[in-house]
Amino acid sequence: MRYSQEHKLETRRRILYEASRRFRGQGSEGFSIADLMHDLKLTHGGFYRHFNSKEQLFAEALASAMQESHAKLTTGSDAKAPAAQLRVIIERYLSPRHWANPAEGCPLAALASEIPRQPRAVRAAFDQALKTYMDEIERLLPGKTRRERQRNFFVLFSGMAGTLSLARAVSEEQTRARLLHAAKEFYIQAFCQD
Amino acid sequence: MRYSQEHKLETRRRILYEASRRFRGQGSEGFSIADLMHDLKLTHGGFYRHFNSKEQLFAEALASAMQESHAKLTTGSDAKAPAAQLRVIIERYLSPRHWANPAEGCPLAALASEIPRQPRAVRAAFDQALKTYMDEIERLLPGKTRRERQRNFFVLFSGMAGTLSLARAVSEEQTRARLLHAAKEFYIQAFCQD
DNA sequence: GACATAAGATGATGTATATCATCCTATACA
DNA sequence: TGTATAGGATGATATACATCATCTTATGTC
Repeated sequence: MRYSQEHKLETRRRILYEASRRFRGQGSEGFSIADLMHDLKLTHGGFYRHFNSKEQLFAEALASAMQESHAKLTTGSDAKAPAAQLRVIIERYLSPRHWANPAEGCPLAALASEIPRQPRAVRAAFDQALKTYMDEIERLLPGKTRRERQRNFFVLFSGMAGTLSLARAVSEEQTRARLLHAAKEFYIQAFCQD
Repeated sequence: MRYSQEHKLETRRRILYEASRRFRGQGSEGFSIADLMHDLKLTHGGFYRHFNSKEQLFAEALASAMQESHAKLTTGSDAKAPAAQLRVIIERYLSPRHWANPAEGCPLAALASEIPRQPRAVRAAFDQALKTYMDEIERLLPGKTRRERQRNFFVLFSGMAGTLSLARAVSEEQTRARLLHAAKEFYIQAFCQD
């Protein structure tokens, strides 16, 4: 092997990282492979040494974005009680900061309505990533049985993703602020009480 | 004027109607003007007698889809009490039928994550349509002041849109059913009690 | 019934973009 | 130190698509 394995893996990682931000920021068709590679000081042709297609890239980027988002929401609050940890998650999710940075945020909010139209492979990757995500967060939610906590997970996360999406769709500053604030209060009230 | 006014308006209406379904079903870039016109037994060139650009078409189609969706959710339950009407809305919104037919359903669920990336004109049209939509439904929500009801409207509708989006993104049948069911129960419980 | 006019058709233009075949060259290894 | 090899570069191909200029033709008006 010429160029160390290391080097190739690093390049691959850089492509994936940049792609995962761009997909979230610009949608699944918002940029070209050439654009992406150019920003990494590489050329479009080299891309196919690392990925078979843009579709495969999307699938991997989506999964990686889910992981990244999960990490961002949970870091630093490990010590607290579940309800308090969940509160931190809700506050971070519905923060102005998250609102303003789709490219670094939750892919659910950034891409949810595009995913149903993606090819099977992408959706399978999404399913898998969502499951992992849920398994790691579910324990923080109220509910006696696992099933019950999962139900709450679904309601909370699909709800927050919808709220963030809508808040980004609305141009009016006031409406956006009101929307985020209302949802934050509501979800904390509903899920952080026990 | 050759061809009656009537005739031209009717053609325009047909284009808009078909477009509004296609945008919801296939996304803002999922079809071409030529495709669209072809299905209407027209040719691509004629399109520009009716709309200045695809962007303008999207803006109008979005607004029209919001109206249509509002009508579908509210028809036939006028006589009931507000809480009962709202319950019907929630049940319809989170039904398997709505899940299975994005093209005829709520544009929020079908397009939310694409709208933030649209040009100003589209977003302005969306803002306006959302406001109208809210003004017509807000009165069914619990809350003493208008402001309070609007807050509830935001939480409920952004939440339901997120739920439906996610349910469509998930491929697994069971998960989808569980998701829709959990959310339905939750929102009825939360908003249809008083 | 002739004709002016506008809805709609046709064809062209320019641009964007995924993907592939092939070339170049830095470097791991002997 | 030479050489084979694979990561990356270059250029080509094919396709898709929005938009526009121009042509056709059906029809309202006289």
